[in-house]
Parts: sequence; C-alpha cells; structure tokens
Amino acid sequence: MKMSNGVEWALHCCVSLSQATSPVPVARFAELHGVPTAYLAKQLQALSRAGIVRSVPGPSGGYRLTRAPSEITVLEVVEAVDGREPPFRCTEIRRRGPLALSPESCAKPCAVARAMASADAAWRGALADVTVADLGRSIDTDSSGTAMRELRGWLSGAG
Amino acid sequence: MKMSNGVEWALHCCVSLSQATSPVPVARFAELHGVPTAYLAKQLQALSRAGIVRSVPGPSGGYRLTRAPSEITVLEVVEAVDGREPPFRCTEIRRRGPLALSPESCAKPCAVARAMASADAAWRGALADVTVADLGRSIDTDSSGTAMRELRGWLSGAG
DNA sequence: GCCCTGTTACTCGGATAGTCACTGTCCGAGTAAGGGTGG
DNA sequence: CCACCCTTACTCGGACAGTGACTATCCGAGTAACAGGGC
Repeated sequence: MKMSNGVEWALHCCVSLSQATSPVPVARFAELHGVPTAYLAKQLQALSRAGIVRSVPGPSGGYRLTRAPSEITVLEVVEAVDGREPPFRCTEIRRRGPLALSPESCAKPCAVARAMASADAAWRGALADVTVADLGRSIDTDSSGTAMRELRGWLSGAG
Repeated sequence: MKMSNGVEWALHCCVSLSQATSPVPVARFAELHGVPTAYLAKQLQALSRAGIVRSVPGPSGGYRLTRAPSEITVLEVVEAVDGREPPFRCTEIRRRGPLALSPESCAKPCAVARAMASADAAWRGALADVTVADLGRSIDTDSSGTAMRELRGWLSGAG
C-alpha cells in the first residue's frame, strides 16, 4: 500500500499558496520544492478539478486558492490527488465457494469490510481535523516564525 | 492508494482457522473462498513469517493459529500481509530548493508528515481494537448464528 | 501380534513471469498582457 | 493624449511512454503418514 507522492507536493503547494497574494504558476512551485514541473502540474490539475484551487490563464497567471486556508482540510487535498476510493475494497468472497451466502443475506457489508471501513473513517477524520492554515502555523512554529515570512518574500521576489 | 486483496483473504482465513481443530491446508482455504491456491499460499506464508500462524508439514498438515483468536488483532494481520511501512512517506522536500532548511533544523518531522502520521496512528488504532474473535462473532451475528457452525462442519467434513 | 523400515504422497517455501497503477513527460488550446498604430 | 487592435508569449489542460508494485504461477525441499516385512 503506497500513497502517491503527489499528495505531499500538493499539500506543500497549498501551504505556499496560502502565503501568496497573486496567482503562482506551476514552474514557480517546481523550483521552490525541487520537483519535476510537468508531474507537479498533474497534481495541481487534480486540485483544480476538486475546486480547491482556481487556474488563471495567460501571462501573470497561475493558481490561487478558492477559499481561506482555514477552510481547506488536509482530507480534501488528499482525496483530490489520491482519489476518494478507500484503500480496502471488499471483493465479497463470502458469496463464493461451497458455503456461499445467498445474495439477500449480503445486504450489509461483511464484518471484515466493516472493520476496515471503520478504520478508514478514523483515518479520514484525523485528516479532516487539520487545515492548510494549521499546517502553515505548525511550519512557522518549527522555524521560530521565519518560514512564512521568507516564503512570502520569495513568492513576491523575482525568484 | 490500493491495498493488497491478500489482506481480505488473510483475514477470512484467520476467521476460518479460529473454527478449525486440526491444521488446514492452503488448498482447502482456496476452495472455501474461491481464490487462486498458489497466490493465497503467499499470504499464508506472510502470516507464518509474522508468527500469527504455524505451518505443519507432511500429510494431514496445514496451518494452525499460534494464539487464541481473541489475542490476534486485525492490525497484526494487515501488517503481516501488507507490510508495516506507513502509506505516506515524507520525501523531505523542505530540504530542497531555494528556501531549503538546514539539516539541523529538520530534527522533527515536518508538519505535513506529522499530520499524516497522526492519521495513520488513528487508522492502526482502530484496526488494533478489533480481533479475529470479534470478526467471527460479527459474522455469526449477521448469519443468525449459523455461519461458524457451518464452517466447523465443512472444515471437519471431507469437503 | 508388535516393531521397524522403506516408500509414498502430501505439505510448505521461495524463486519466477504477467498486468495494472503510479511516475514522468510532451505538445496543443486558450487567454491576458504589452506594444504599436490610428484618431 | 487616448482608444483600439494586433502580436506575443505565457498559462493551463489533457494525451502519450517508462517503471515499480501487486497479481498469479510454478517447481523443489522437507516431513509425517502408511504399507509391508521381519521378529
């Protein structure tokens, strides 16, 4: 079970975007984070489809957030990039073999699927409790309050 | 992010094993669940390496549980089959690019990694709260108390 | 009848190909900025 | 000097190859059961 690395990139891009005052193009993010430009664009497109960011075409265009950073949860970003389907998918093996259950006996998900779904809900709940604004504050605290200021300066400067 | 289907098979096998009184070979499980024998064997081998089941070679051999079903958590089975590494792996992009942090500033995991680790801990905690015995009871309840009895009968019979 | 021995066949275990999703990349459509021209 | 228009170049967006992990499979090593022979 491996999560796409694009999730990490997308989250850092959202934090960076929360400090930007004008649209930021993909190339700028790629330079800032040291990742491939074209592949990073794929992740930003996913965020755009999910309505988390909005694309501005043409010169001086790029991406901007559609909402306040405090209104964007980590879960939304993860689901936008990695998909909304849960990692575990029940294949209904209880309906197969010599002890197969009748279809009408399978109205409820089986016990295994319920346990996995419960854990998945706990995972999503934890991710939904953290917002992009929270991430920015945590990063700022780790750097003694310099990270967000340096980020704003770099985004405003020529690069 | 896709979890191996072997996890589902392994969990159902553990529940079945909890009702067996003698070692059960892989072929029997494959017939019961309607899955490929050779690939299912791979999952049972993983359980064996993790110490959840014990293999008995030779005629009338197979697999048996090493502990009581109430002492085997779903988390153990998931980790045995799917691996213990968390789905999210931080690539430390904060150390790269024009605003790269110094190595000594990265003693703690970054905020993004902490948020993902917290969610992962919640996921594992939920899985650790359910045991194989719990799964068996739930399946029995869903079938009005006939599933485990039929399972014991089939495992004892010639198949 | 009981014990020993050799055969037998059944078990697991790791090493070996095939397929799907993630990774990485490219070029085309669309658009706003900027400069030039005319009024 | 101002407004309009054209060129320009910069943006995103979806479509196209490469790689690693999951899927599926096979054959060999080891061992307990079983049958046969000897005591």
